Amino acid sequence: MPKVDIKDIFREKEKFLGRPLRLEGWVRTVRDLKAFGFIELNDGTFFNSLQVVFDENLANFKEIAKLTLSSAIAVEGILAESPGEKQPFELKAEKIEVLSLCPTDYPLQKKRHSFEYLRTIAHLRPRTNTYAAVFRLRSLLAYAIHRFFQERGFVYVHTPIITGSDAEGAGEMFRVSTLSLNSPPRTEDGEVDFSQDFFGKETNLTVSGQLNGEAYCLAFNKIYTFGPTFRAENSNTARHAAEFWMIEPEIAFAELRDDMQLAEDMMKYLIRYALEQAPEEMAFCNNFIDKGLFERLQNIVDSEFGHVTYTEAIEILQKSKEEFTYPVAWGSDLQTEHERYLTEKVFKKPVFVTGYPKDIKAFYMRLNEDNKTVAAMDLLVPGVGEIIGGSQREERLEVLERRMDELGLKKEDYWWYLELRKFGGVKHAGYGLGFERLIMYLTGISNIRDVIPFPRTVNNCEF
RNA sequence: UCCUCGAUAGCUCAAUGGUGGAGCAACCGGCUGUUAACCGGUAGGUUGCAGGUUCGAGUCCUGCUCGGGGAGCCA
Repeated sequence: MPKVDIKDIFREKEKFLGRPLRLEGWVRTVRDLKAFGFIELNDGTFFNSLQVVFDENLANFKEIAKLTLSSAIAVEGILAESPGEKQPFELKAEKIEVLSLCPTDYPLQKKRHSFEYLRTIAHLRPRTNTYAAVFRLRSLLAYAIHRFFQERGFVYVHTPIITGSDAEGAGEMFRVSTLSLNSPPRTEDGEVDFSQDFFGKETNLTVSGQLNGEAYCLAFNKIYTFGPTFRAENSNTARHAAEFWMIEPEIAFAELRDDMQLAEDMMKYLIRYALEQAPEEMAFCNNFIDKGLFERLQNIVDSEFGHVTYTEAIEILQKSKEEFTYPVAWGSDLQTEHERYLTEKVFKKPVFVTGYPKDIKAFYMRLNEDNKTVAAMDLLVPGVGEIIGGSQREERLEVLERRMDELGLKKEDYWWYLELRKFGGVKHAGYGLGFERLIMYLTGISNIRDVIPFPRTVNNCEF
């Protein structure tokens, strides 16, 4: 008797109707009556479960009727059309073998659990509908990202996880060291002597692959990175994690508008891919997590993203009747409340904000003609906030060096980065997309801890 | 790190400073097409931890731990 994946039955039911099949999976629920009963069986291959019907003809009928949630069974029977309304077909069991009987103190029940509770059982939560949907989508979207860039001729670059660059400037870093924490070697003036450490210098986990990515961009023209990123910020919010995944494309012979066009094309591609490839999961998200999800996503696929300069955004905010907690003034960064107002109230769709003051942005962003702003862009989306941050890079060696001097950065630390400008440097641009924030946006999940299998946040590294 | 709210049965939540309850889950039974099945019954508790006030604390006070929401930082 052929063993079948439940996904294949749902996708090609004609092939299986009326035929004997063997299924192996876990019991999601049992409803038993006097002489027969129903089992919802999920084998993990598909979002939906398959209904198994069993009756007293089974030798072990009583045992089966008392099956507990998450017990594993093997069922042999005939696939038939179902008289019930909620499923198109069902398996009429002729034989059910119990592979693993689950104890009754199983923490998941046939009811809604809070996200907070499920986070405490991160090893079991992928068995729930919500997490089954979210994490299958996460897998599909990772694949879709590779497809999007590969179809366009981008080269996938594995930038290093361990970095010796101590000033990437994107936040607090996790130190990587093999020195003894209790008694590290010291230099003559009492400082820790990192020359005796594994790499002979201070090293950390990467906060961004961008600088390395630029080197490969200026060889391959179009590249992207996709890997884990680490930030040791003591930040406790629904959209920050200490370990997360980031996508960082970088394109040569390109300006900021090319960068934004790429970001917009990518976002639309990924949304379409999710809707086409995971219709059951997306429908579940739309029904149970975020009622307005489909409408919002469709609106994005169908429309152009908004564009506004930082200076215009400040004017819009200053003219608005909205009462903000923080003052709006040219020169200071936009607060979360300002960003939300722009994307949720003014534009009601994703919006690029460009041309930020140079003083609030990184040293490598290209200085504009006005000498006050840089060619930076942030993509803000409703509900999540900043999902992409990018810029055209400063390709003019003398301007870049001047900026580094102004900011007190040591040029010798960046010698190879500067050589990228010296040897065949050209206009180029790129951005960073937070993978988890993308998943949040596409599923409606509002906490980053619920889109990472085993999230790492401040004070939490369980599992 | 700051502000704010919270922690009571396995889960989700009630309980005026005065005998800690309900729904769901579990367990036992009933039910010939169920759909988070339904109906009846049984059992289930050091009220997050440590102190304090009080005749008496789940409830008030202090500290701590953990969690939610918001902020900063950012993707």
